[in-house]
Amino acid sequence: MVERTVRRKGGAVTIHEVAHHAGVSPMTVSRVMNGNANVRDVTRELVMRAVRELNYTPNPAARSLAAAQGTRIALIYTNPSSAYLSELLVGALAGASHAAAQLVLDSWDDKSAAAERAAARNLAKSVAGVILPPPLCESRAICSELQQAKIPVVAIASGRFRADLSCVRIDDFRAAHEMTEHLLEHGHTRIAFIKGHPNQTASARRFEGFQAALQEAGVSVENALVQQGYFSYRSGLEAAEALLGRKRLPTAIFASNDDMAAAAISVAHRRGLDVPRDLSVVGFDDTPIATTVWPELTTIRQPIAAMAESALGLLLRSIRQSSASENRVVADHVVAHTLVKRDSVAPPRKA
Amino acid sequence: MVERTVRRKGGAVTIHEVAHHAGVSPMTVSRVMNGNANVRDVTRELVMRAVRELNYTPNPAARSLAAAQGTRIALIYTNPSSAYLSELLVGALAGASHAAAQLVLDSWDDKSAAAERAAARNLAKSVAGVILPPPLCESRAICSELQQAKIPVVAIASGRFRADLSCVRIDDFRAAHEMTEHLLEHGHTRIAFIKGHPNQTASARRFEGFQAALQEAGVSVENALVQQGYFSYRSGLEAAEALLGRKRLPTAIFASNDDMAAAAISVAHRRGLDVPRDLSVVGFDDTPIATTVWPELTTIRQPIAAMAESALGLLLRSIRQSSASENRVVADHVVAHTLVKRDSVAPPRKA
DNA sequence: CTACAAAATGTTACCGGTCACATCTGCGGT
DNA sequence: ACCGCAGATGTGACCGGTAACATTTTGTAG
Repeated sequence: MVERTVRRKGGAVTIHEVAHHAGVSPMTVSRVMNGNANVRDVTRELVMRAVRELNYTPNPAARSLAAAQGTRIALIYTNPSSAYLSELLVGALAGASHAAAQLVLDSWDDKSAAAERAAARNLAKSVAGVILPPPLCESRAICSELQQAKIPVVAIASGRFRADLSCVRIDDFRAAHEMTEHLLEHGHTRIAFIKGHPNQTASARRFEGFQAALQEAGVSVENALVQQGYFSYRSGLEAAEALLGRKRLPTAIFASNDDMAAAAISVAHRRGLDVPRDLSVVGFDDTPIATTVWPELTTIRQPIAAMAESALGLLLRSIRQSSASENRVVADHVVAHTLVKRDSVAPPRKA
Repeated sequence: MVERTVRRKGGAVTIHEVAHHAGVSPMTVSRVMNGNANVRDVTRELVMRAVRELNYTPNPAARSLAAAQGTRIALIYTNPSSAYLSELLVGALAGASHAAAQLVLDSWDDKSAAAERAAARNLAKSVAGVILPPPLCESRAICSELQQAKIPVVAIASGRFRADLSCVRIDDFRAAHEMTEHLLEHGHTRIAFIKGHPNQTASARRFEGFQAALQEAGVSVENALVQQGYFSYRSGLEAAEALLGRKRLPTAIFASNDDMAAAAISVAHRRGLDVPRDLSVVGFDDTPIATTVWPELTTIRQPIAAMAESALGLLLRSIRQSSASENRVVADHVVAHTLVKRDSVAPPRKA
C-alpha cells in the first residue's frame, strides 16, 4: 500500500505537487518562485494560489544544489558589545532561516589593513554575500576587496552613505535631534554632550543632530560642556567626571551611547546627585544596560535585529539578481528609530 | 576545451573526484565520511588520505537532499541576558556552519505549560533536533513532548543531571567551591552569599559549593549573611543593601552571578566603601558587565560558546545515529570552567 | 578444498530543484 | 495567407550526495 514514500520526509510539499495542482510544469513553478522570469500574469496567479493552498516552501537544499549557488552568507564582526551582537545575530538568523540561507560567522579582531584584505579575498571564495556591521563597514580595505571579488555586501549602520555600498541604517542625525528636543521640552538649556568614538561616522552625525537642535532652539552650544568619549563605560566615567567636576553643573547629559550614560549616572550618584531630580541623563542605542541601571535610561532605540534581517533580505535579493544580470544596484534603507522615554529625565531642579 | 564545467561552481571538490583519486566507488567514500558503516581499515585510510589531499568537504545541500534528512536544528530561548544569548548564538552558529546544519531560532516568552506543549509538538514537525538552554531545559512539559516526538534534545547547563536528557554543562558546585576557597585564601571569613533564582537548579548547586568550601575550612555559615537573589541587578541591589546595612559588615560578598555582583559594588560605593579595600566582591558567569564595572569583577567564566558548539555537535551525532539505529544514548558533558581573577578581591581590611 | 554466511564494495535510482535548450503559442509585417 | 520572431511553457539532464539492493570479496566451518 505504501506507494513510494520510502525516501520521503514528512509532509514536505514538493514543486511537482504544486505544479500538478496548478496544472503547469515544475519549471513554471520554479520561475514563479524565483520572482521574475517570463511568466504570464494569469499563470503566475494560478501558481501562487496553488502555492498558498498547499503551503509550499521550496526545499533550500535542493535549490542550492541545483543552482550551484550556495547561499552562504557571512557576517563578520569585531568585538562589538554583546548586546549588539546578539541582536544582530537574532535578526540575521531570523532572516536566514526565513530565506533558507546559511549564515556563517567570523570574528576579525585586530587585523591590519593588509590582513583585512587577505581575509576578505579569502572569504570571497567561500560565501555568496557579506553583512558588514560597524565598525567594519568603515574599512575601505574590506569593502574594496569584496567589491572587486564581485560579492554583494550590505553594511549596517554605516553612518555615511556611500554610493558604492548598500546600507541599512537609522537616521542618527534626526534621532539625536529628537532626543535633544526632548530635553529642551523639559526645560533644560545647560545640556552636556559626550561624543562617541571618532572612528565611527555615526558619532559625528549624532553630535551634529545635537548641535542643530540646540541652534534651532536658540541655545548656544557651550564648548566646555562637550566631552570626547569612546563609547566605553570607562570613557564615559572620565567624561562625566570632567563634566560634573565643574562649578556650574549642567542640568542634563546626553551621552552618545548607553554605556557612557550609565557611567554618567554612576558618577552622579557617587557625587551625591540624584538622577533625574538633580541631573537628567540620556543615552543612545537602548542596549540592555539601559534597563539594568537605576533609574532606567531614556534612550534611542535602534531596531538592530530588524535591521539585520532587512540587510539579509537585501543581500539575498542582490545575490539572485547579480547571478541573473550583471548590473548591481546599491540600496540605502533608512529604518525608523524610537525615542524610549523612561525614568532618567525630569525638568531641571530650579526651573 | 571546457569539458563540462557548465553548471559547476568554483573549485568545489566532489565525492566522485575523491572516489576516483582513492580508486574506490563514491559510495565507499560516503560511508567513510559518515563515520561507521562496514569499511575495511585499509580502505578507510585510503579514502581519508584522498580526502585530505584534495581537501574535500561534503556538500551539505546535496547531503541533506539525498538523505531527506533536513538538518535543521532549533535553538529556543526565553529572555536570557543578551550576553548569554550572543555567546550561545556564536557558539551554536560556529557548530552549525562547521557541520553544515541549519540553525533556526525561536523565542518562547511567557508561555503556559500547555502552550509550551503545543509549541514543542509543533516544532517537532519541522526540525530534526533541539538545543535547550536554561531556563527552558527545566521545563518538564517541553522535554517530555519533544521526547515523545522522538526528537533528539540537548540541554545546556541544566543544573541537575537527568537520565533522560543529554546535557552540556559546567560543574557549578566545584566552581563555587573554588571561588569560595579563593576568598578564604585571601583571609576572608565573614563571607556573604547572594543566592540565585530558585527556579534554576544551578542556583542550588552554587550555594552548596559555597557551603561545602566553608565547612571544609571550618568556617561556619552565618545565616544572616545569606540573602536570596533572583539573578537580576535589581534583586542584587536589595540583597546588598540588606547585607551592608548591618552593624557587622561582611568582608566579602559572593554573588551568584555578575549582575548581582555589579549591584553589590554599586551599593558599596554609595555607602562609601571602597572595593576591594573595604569589601571584596565576586560574581559568576563572566558576562560583559564583569569587565564593564569598576573595579573589574573576579568571577567564574563559563565557556558558553564552546558549550553551545559542543551541544550542537552532540545533537547532530545523535540525529545521525537515531536515523540509523533506534536506541538513543544520553550524554552528560561537563566542560571546564575558569576562575578569572581581576580587581575586585583583596585581603580584608584589618586582617 | 569446497561451501556458505558475513562483511566489504559497487550499482542504480532518486532526493527536489534549476539549467540549457526544444517546443509551442500569439502577434505583426509584407 | 505566410513567415518570422519573441515571449511563454515544457523537456530532459544534471547538481552531489545517499538508501536500497546487487555483487564481490573475505573469513571460516565442515
